[in-house]
Amino acid sequence: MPYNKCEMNTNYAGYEQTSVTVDLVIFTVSQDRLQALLVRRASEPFSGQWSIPGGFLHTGETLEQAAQRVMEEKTGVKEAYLEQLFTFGRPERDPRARVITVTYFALIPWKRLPRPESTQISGVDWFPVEDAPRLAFDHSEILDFAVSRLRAKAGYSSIVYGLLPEAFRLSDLQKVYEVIMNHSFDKRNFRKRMLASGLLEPTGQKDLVGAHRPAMLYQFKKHELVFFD
Amino acid sequence: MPYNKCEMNTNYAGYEQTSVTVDLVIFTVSQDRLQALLVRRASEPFSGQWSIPGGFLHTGETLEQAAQRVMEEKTGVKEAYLEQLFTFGRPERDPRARVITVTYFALIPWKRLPRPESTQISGVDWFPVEDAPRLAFDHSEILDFAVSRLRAKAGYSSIVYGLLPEAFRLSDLQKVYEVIMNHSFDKRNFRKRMLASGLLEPTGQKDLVGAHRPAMLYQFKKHELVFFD
DNA sequence: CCAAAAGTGTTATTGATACACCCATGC
DNA sequence: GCATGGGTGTATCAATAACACTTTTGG
Repeated sequence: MPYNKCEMNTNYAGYEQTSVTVDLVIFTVSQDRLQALLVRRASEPFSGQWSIPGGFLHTGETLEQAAQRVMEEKTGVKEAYLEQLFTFGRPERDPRARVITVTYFALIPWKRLPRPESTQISGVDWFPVEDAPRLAFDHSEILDFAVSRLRAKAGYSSIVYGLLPEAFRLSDLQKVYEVIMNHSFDKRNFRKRMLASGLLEPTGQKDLVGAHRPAMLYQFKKHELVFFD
Repeated sequence: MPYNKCEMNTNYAGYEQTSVTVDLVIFTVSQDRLQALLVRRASEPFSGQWSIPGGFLHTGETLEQAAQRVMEEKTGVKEAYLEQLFTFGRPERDPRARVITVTYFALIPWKRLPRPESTQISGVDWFPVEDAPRLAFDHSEILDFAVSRLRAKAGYSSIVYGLLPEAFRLSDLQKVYEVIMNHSFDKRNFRKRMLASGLLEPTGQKDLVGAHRPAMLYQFKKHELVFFD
């Protein structure tokens, strides 16, 4: 892929021009696994390989807007928890040119994904993070980084809220924690801690599916949620 | 400042070309205050205003190398704790062109700064973070962001270690925590916790300055230090 | 002997962990 | 009536917080 010398040259200050991309690790929890959305590359380089979704930063667009745009293109979801993850810029990370990528991670509750199984824009699929294939560019490194950030933050912030729908059972909440932290918790202690945190309130509704006692449904008190650095 | 149209144009994919800078918030603790290094801008835009140190990313250089280069240029210190902070990219953040900046923060023990008072490369100075002047570009926002990240991390990681010299007294360590967290601690409980953490070991040396009982000097067990996301 | 900072233990409170049985529903 | 997940309390242990006096040195 040849490019115009001018394009790959220097900026007004005499330094290298670089391209900027925004790449996303989009998480959801389904089937008791932490899953990430991957896309199959249609063009060179790494044509045919899986990668995380992303794209070039457009003119006049903020980094966050670019991330939101990519998220919506690939998932159909407009609003979700979105956090800047890290910026990767090794000179050889893209064989074509100097490209630095600002990465974000997004959390989407499985239930909010429009027809997740059927829609399937071809070449887009969810993978349990432990079984992800080898990815294009340095995307495997980015995915690993996102997973460990998510694990760390689940321990000291309210971040898992991004993975749950409006109303949920305490057992759903516990399952999400267990899947992310890869560790199981005592049911009584877990419920005690969650209710004591003051971040939850009962919706008054009950979940009636299944041949067993219906579960109380809860929601988050939105104004109480704090995430940290 | 006019620039060549070609330079401000698009990359191989047809999207906007951007310049990438690396900017640093360099912290130290001195005179019982958390201080940041600022530089007075010599050229437009914002000529004459204070800003945080930074510069364009050079060809073939990693982001981390660029950050280290800027740190060394401004402080003379080569090795220090350096952590990527955040990437800022609002389209209007630089009036000249589209510039996104990858920011880092650095921690340098006051004692490791070469002749901090005298060297004073002109136009470079330390400011207590609470008394910093209004800064060029969005640098005030970046400084605030760095301060709050540092405060948060001091609470759950070993990060303050970056602000202490090889050997230090427990009272030095306590002072650094107090300055960063802006909160004072009980001496006995503080010492108990620090010694119980297992991260410190006595050097066997004593600090003999001052007309009072000499203090035991401690150092960090380097291999025990963990920082997080 | 005075000033200045170093060093040291006990008690009370709080939060975390371990642990097992009954309840409400659908079929 | 049985299978399925929902829901509950207590005792122990560990971590944290509050609190004041003696020691060592230089001048």
